[in-house]
Amino acid sequence: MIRAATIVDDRQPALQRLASLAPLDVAALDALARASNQAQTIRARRELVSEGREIAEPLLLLRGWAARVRLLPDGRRQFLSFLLPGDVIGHCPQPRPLAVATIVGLTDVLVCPAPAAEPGSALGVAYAIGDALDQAYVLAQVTRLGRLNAQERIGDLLLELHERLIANGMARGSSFDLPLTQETLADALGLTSVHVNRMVQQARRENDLQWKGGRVTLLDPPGLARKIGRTAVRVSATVGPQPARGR
Amino acid sequence: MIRAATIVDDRQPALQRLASLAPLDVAALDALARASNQAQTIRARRELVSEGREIAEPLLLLRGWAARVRLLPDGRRQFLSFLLPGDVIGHCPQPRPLAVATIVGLTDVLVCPAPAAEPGSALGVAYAIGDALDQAYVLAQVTRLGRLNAQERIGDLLLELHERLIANGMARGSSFDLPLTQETLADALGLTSVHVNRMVQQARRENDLQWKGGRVTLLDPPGLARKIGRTAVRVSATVGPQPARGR
DNA sequence: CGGAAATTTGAGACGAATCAATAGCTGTGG
DNA sequence: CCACAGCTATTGATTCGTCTCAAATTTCCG
Repeated sequence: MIRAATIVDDRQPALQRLASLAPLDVAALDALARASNQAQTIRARRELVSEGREIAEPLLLLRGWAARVRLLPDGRRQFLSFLLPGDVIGHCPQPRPLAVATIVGLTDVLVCPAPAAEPGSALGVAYAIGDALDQAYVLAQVTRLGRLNAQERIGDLLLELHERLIANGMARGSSFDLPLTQETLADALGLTSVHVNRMVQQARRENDLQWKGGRVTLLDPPGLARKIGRTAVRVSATVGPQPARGR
Repeated sequence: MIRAATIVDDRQPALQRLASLAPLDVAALDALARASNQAQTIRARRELVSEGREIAEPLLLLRGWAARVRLLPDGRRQFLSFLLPGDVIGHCPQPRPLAVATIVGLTDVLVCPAPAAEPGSALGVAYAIGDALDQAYVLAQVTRLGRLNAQERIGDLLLELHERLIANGMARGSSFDLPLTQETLADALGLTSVHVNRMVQQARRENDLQWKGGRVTLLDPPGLARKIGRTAVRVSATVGPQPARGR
C-alpha cells in the first residue's frame, strides 16, 4: 500500500542518520517505531519552538528541513543552523529549559516525540553524538561568518549540508535537493540575497557547482573542500557523521 | 596565611558562578573543595585542549581567561567563545569525545578537574545550566558575526562579558578588567584590529565606554543594550546567569 | 494563463580591509 | 635609572568586498 510505503520512506533518513551515530538495537528501533506513529506534519514557516518560551518535549525530525533562527528587533534575521531528518530538536537537560532560539520549518516538516533514552543505551549514545555534532556545526558556523568571505561561506555551507545529507541518505553522489531560497541562504551566511546570487553565479562559472530547480550538484567536492580549506566534522573517536565503515 | 587566603580568593569567582546556576549543597561544595586541591596553573597561550585530539577529563576554570579558537590553514584565526572562571571545559557525554576546537589560555589560568556529578544533583544541575548558557553564548556569537555591524559587535560582546563577570563576581558595577588585546577582540568579532581600534575610539567619543590600561567601564549598560537591541541571555525558567533573586 | 515569488542584472555608496608608518607601553638588562 | 626590544595602540591613505536601491526577467504554482 502506498500509505505504508510512504511512512517507511519517511522514517528512513532519520533512522539511517541515527544508526550512523550508534548501532541501534531492537529496543531503540522499537521505541523509534512507536514514536513515529505519533508523527505530525507541520507546515512550512510554522514555528516548532519559540524563543524565550519554555520547551516541552524533545522532538525528532523525520522529514523536511527546519532551522534555528533569531530575529533582531529591526527585522534583521540570522539563521543559526539547519535541522535535517534525524536531528533532535529541543533536547535540554536542565530543569524548565527556555528556548534560546526559534525553530521554524523551512519546508513542510514531519516530527514525532523523540523517544526517551537511558544514558549509555544505543539511543542515548546516538543522541549524545548527535548533540555534539550539532554543537560542532554551530562552531563551524561561527568560523564561517567570522573569517570566510562570501564565496568560501557558500562553498563551506554546501559541503557541510552535503556531508549531512549523505549521512542520512538524502544525497546520493554529490547531488542533493536544496529547498532553500537564496534569501534564506543569505540570512544563514550573513550576506544579502543579491550578493549570494552573484557568488553562486561565480561558483557556477568556476565549475564548482550546478544549481537549478532546487537541486545542487557539487562538481568535485574534495577539490572544493581543499579550495576553501574545509575538513569534515568529527566528534567521536568511534564513529562520525558518515556511515561508520566496519569497526 | 597568605597562601590560604589566595586559594580562597581563587575559588571565589568559580564558586559564585556555579552557585548562581543552582543552589550548591554541602556535597557539591565539598567535592569542589577537594577538586580545587588539585588545581594547576597553566601559562598564557598554552593549549588546554587541542582540536581533533581526544578529550581527557572535564576541567573547571578557577582563575583567568581562556577561549575556544579555530585556526584556518592560511593563518586566519577565529575565537569561538570566551571561557571565564566558573566555566567547565570539555564536558562531552559521548564516548571517546574528540575536541572540536582548541582551547587556549588568554591569561595564566588556574584549572582543576571538574568533580563528577549525578544528573539531578545540585552540581549536575549547575553543569546542565552552564552547558546551556555556553551554547546560548555561541548562538549569540553567530548572530553577532552574521548580522551586527562592527560597532554593534563590540558593544554586544562587552555587554555579554559584563553580564558574565557580574555573575561570577569579577565585575562590580559597570567596570571590569578586560585582559584582551584589540587584536584578540578582532579575532573574536570577525574584524581587523585596526577597525576595532577605530570603533572603540568612536564608542569612547559617543560616551558608551571607557577603556584604559586593561580596564573597561560601560557608561550606562542598559542604554547601550537598548542602543544595539540586546537582551540578557536566559536558559531556564528557574534561574539565570544573574544571582537568583528570591525563591 | 496569470500573479506572486525568486532570481538576475546594473549603478553607485559605504563599511571594513589593507598597507604602511608612528607613537605609546612594558618589561628587561646593563 | 636609562636604553632598548617587542608588543600594542593609533593614525592616514587607499582599495576592495559587500550592501543598497531599483528594475528586469524567469520560475513556480494555482
